[in-house]
Parts: sequence; C-alpha cells; structure tokens
Amino acid sequence: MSSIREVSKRAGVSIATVSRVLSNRGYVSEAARVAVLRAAEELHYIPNVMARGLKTKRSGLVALLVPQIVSTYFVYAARGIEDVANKNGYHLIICNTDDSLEKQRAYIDLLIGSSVDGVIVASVNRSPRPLQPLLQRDIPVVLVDRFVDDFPADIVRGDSINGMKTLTEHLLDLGHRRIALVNGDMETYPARDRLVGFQAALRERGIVGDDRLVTHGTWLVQDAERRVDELIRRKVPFSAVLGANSFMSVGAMRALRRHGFAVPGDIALAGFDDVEIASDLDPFLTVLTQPVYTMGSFAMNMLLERMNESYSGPPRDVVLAPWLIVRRSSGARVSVDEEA
Amino acid sequence: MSSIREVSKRAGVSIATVSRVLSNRGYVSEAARVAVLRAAEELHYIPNVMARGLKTKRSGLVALLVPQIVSTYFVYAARGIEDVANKNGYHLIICNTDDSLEKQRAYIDLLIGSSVDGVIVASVNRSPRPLQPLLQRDIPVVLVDRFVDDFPADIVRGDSINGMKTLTEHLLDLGHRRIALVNGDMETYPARDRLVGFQAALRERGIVGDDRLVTHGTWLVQDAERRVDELIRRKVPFSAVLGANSFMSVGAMRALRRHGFAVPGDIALAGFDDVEIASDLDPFLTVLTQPVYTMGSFAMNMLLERMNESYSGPPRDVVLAPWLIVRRSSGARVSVDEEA
DNA sequence: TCCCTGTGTGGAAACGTTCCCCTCATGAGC
DNA sequence: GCTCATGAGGGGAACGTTTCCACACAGGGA
Repeated sequence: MSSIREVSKRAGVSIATVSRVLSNRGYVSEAARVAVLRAAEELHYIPNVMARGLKTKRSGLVALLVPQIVSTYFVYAARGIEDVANKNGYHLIICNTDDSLEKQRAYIDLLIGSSVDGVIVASVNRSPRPLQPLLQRDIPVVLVDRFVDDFPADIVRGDSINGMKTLTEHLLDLGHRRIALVNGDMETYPARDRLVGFQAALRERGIVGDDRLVTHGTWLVQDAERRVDELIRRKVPFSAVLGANSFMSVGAMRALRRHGFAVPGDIALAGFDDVEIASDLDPFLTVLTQPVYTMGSFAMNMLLERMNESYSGPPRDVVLAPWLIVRRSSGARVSVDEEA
Repeated sequence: MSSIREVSKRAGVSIATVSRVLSNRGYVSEAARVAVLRAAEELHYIPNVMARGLKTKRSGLVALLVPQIVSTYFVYAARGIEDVANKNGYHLIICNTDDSLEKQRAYIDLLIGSSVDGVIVASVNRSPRPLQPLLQRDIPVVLVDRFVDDFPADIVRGDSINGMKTLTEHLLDLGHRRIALVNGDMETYPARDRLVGFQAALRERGIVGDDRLVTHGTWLVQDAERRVDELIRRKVPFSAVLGANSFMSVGAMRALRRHGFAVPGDIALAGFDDVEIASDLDPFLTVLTQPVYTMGSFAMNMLLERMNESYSGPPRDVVLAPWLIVRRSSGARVSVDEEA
C-alpha cells in the first residue's frame, strides 16, 4: 500500500534516509529519525519484503523439508526449529515432501527461487544429488534425522542403532525370541540403522533371526499395516512386534487388532518414537523416545551459525541419545508411568 | 544464479520473449519457444520469485495462522489446506500464533509485506480489528474454526453447540449429574459455543448446573491441568469431566491421574476433538470428532474462489457436523471400537 | 497498389527497496 | 584563513522480473 517513498515525503526527508532509519544503519540525526518513525507509524507502513529481498538477496525465510508434518516426530521438531528461528528474526516455512523425490525437488527449486536463507531437511533418500542445488547456490543446509551420503552439512539425529538395540533388548529380556521388525524405507538411514541395531541385539544374545520377520517398505501407516497383515496371514510365527517409528507401530497395531490379537496379551508391541498426546491420555505404547524439540532447536542453531558465518568449520554430526519408556504394550510389569 | 537475461542470451532472443515463453502468454514462434526452453533447461534456470512478485504483486503464497500447529486438530487441517493449495499452484506457509495477539499481529504484517495471496486464520480472539489490515489491502481471508464478530469473510467451522450438547448428553445418559467442563479461552467462539451446548444439555434434562464445575482459561494443557487440579483440591464433587478440546482433555487426564483417580473407574472423561494416532494405538478417549482435514480443504477451496474471484458473493458460513465416538474413557459399555 | 489484420519480436519502463557515492555543513587544528 | 575529518543526507543505479508499446513482416481483400 504505502511505500517508502510516501514515508519519505511525509517525513520531509529522502528515501535513503528513511531506509537508513528503518534498517538502523548509517548516520541519521535524531530529528530525522523521529520524523521518519512517526511518518511510518502514521501511514502504517509495512516494508515490501519482495523489493527488499530482490535487492539484498535475502528473504528472512528458513525452510523445513520433512516427509510429513502430520507426525508427532516432525511437528515437535518443527516447533523447536521455529522457536529458535523466530527468536532470531527468521520465519519458518514448512514443506511436506511426502517422501517423494519429485515433490522435494519442486520445493527445492521454489526455495532457491525465493532466496531462502537456509534449509533444514529430512531428505527423502540417502543421495546427496537432490540437495546439491542448494549448496551450489551457497544456501546453508542442516540435515535432521536422516543422514545423507557424502554431503558436507551439519546434522542432528538420534542414535538409531543403539536405540533400536535397547528397544530390542527390552523385548528379549521379556523372553521374546521371535520378534517382527516393521521397518520403514531402506533408502533412508534411520531404517538401515534401526535394522543394524535390531540385528546386533539378536546377535549378542546368540539368537538366529528369521529373515521373514524383518519387513520394510514405505514409512506409511497403511504400508506397515499391510505388511504385518501379510505376516499374520502367511502364518509366520512371532510373539512381539517392533515398529521402526510411530507410524509403523500404529500400522502394526491396526493389523494386530484386525486379526483379534490382544496387545500385550497375545503379542507384545513396542516402537521407536513417542506419541506424546496419546501417552498422556493413556500410557499404552512402550517406546524409545527421542528429544525431538531439542533436536529441532539444535538444528536451527547450527543453521544460524552457518548463515551468519559464525561457524564455518567442518560438518558437525550431533547424535542425541534416545531413551526407553516402558508402558503396557510390551507386557512388562510396570508400576507407575513415570512421565516427566 | 542464472537470470532470465542469461537465458535470453543463450537462446538468442530478447528477455521479453523468454518471459513470454515461460509464462505461456502472448505470441511466440515455435522455434523461439523451443530455443528458450532448451536454454532454460541447460542453465537450470529458476525464476526469481521476489523479482516476479515485486512486479506482479503476487507471491503464490497462502498463509495459515493457527494457535498451535502441535495440535492434531490444526495439523490435519493444515494438510487439508496444503493439499488443495499445492494442487492449485500455491504454497502454504504456516504461522503459529500461540494465541498471542502480538504474535498474530507481527505475522499479519509480515504476510502483508510478503504480498501473500490469501490467508486462512483461526484468530486469537473474536475481534475483527486484528484482521482488518488484510481486508484493507484486498487480501482474501477465510476463517477456520473460530468465528469473528462482524467480519465479512467465509468461514468453515464445526458445530460446537450441538457437538457439546451431544457429548454432554452422552455423559448424562450414563447417569452423571455433576459434570466438570474444562473449557478454553472465552475470548473465542468455540469456547463460548461449547459452554452454550453444555448448558443446553443440562437445562433440557432439568439439571441445575454448579457454576464451580465450569472452568475456563487458556487453551493450554498446563492451564487445564491446573484448573482440574484446583477443582479436586477444593473438593468440589464431580463424577465426570468434559474437555473442550484435546488439550483440555489431556490436562484433565493429567490432573486426575496425579490425584490417583482411575478413568473411567472413578471419574468418566470425554472431550471435543479426536487424537487420531492415540486412538489408533489404543482406543481410550471418548470424543466428539470433527472432519478436520475436510474443513481445511473446504477452507482452501473457498479461499481459492475468492482469490481468483470466481465467487464474490456474501460471506459463506460452512458448519460441518461432528460426531461422537464412544470409547473406554467415558465408561459406557463398548463392544468394538468402530473406527473407519 | 494500399491498407489492414494477425504474428512475432525487442526496447524500456516500472515494481520498492538498498546502498554506493557524492555533496555539504561544521568545527577543530594548524 | 586554510585544510581535513566527521556527521548528515540526497541522487540514482541496481536487483530480475513483467508488460506496455512500437515496430516489422506477411498475406489477404479492396
């Protein structure tokens, strides 16, 4: 509506002076400063972000690329990121890739075209290729949750290997020997690492795993459900199920319920990633939980350091330890649910 | 990186021609079209959104203003909005207001400055004032969930009055007479309407409510928890609790658990809004659920119609009916959890 | 032959900022 | 009285697009 030109007219100074006042740099007399501020206020002046961005090549925008914001995992990470971003004058734009390479590519192009100042991404796969255009244009990138091969960027992630090992051991301790692992997309490191942790736990106890009990596919609920359903229909015996994330656990639960299995009565269940609100209402699922909000804020802080170049050393790899919360679904004797 | 000028050089045509090809308007020969497309491809040209926006005064951006994206309610609405937006060439930017007027104002200024093409908002309060700047600049607005007084905009919302009436009747049918209502912010219509529905249900059954049993405050979990806690400590008797949304229910549940009350054994609990993933894992909370994703897509469709001016009639008020899902927490005899 | 219409194309003016570069007081130091 | 540093502020180019306008050319109708 009203532009800097009108503010300058009303304040009786030049455009340049208005710009100096508003961006707080250069020499400006107190009288001019007051006049400009008053004029801007009176006209309810709002600077044009696009004009500014065109000139400065900066947008004040930071983007988060995630598979699915409808996931307690990513939505809390998003809050962690946003809170830190806002506190530093940046705004967050969230993009759902739905784990589609094509969607991710389209978003990256859009973000580049929008002169986004930094990107935090849980990439669709392990390949550095899709993310290369960002680095080529010197847009700082921080990875979250998912490692990417040979990609020189900071990353913050959970310890999937040891986490899944802990989770598996929990079920082994309860006497389970035939445990089904409902994994996600093997094109992503979390899935690969969780498999590694699972196998390590079995190996250390001298248990020979049954390959049929390890399934993988997409990170979608329906896919997990279908796979567990198939396991049951093919009569592959198992006494416990492990979900590689909350979607996998939910899918497994659906299939189990459909076939009339009681949890934990007939089949024990545990999974990676907590579903906060669910456990708040009715502590049910035994989980390996990760400090998601913290992961988000760490990621954003590292991104900030890259953006303002206060750090330009080698890529940092921040691994945050998850922890086990035992609830009913795994069938352990639990006295109290020790929530924070 | 590479601009339209470089594309024009490589294609051997003028900038104007490149623009015409890329935006698909005006006369362009087939030869020129092919040359431009090839040059753009080879240079991996990405149009500069800011330059374009500066000129056209449009950004291709649609914004969603919500109190909290970390709420199953709003996150699913956001997906509904985003899916429709993307399908129509728009991108969504999500802004958390945390129910703070100040934050909302800051975001609205930012959005105006960014030439956002449309806004969907669940406003912090019922006043039209904070939203006025958008209309003044002819930025289409659609309200979602929360009605705003005397504000000429389309709205899509749930039927809070009848919804809460249904929910209350459910508890009354189970024999409860002293029901505590844990409400949210009375500066918002959902809270007011839910109170109206609650009182209507009591009145129709000829029950005299106890004012002490109706509490309200913010929409935060901790606040609800504190209020229920106080109710218990002050020894106000009640046999059932009603949460005005999922945060209120969670807060209530926390307080009840802390005081050692079993749900539904000692106290029955039911609430507005489903917590999808929770119920998927372990059907616990009796809820009045709303078609949230649909609400989002409806809202976005209405916004699109306003943006491309295919509809410019009077404000539409779309009220979507919620429905009751009875689960364990209310203490009714439930055989199967009839999820879709 | 002349004019007109339909195509195809390029030049150049915006859009609203930022910021470099210039000018101009003023006053201290010699 | 002169220079020079410093504070204050204006002019105008540039950012990368879109789009208006002018122009050129071909071919058809009078």
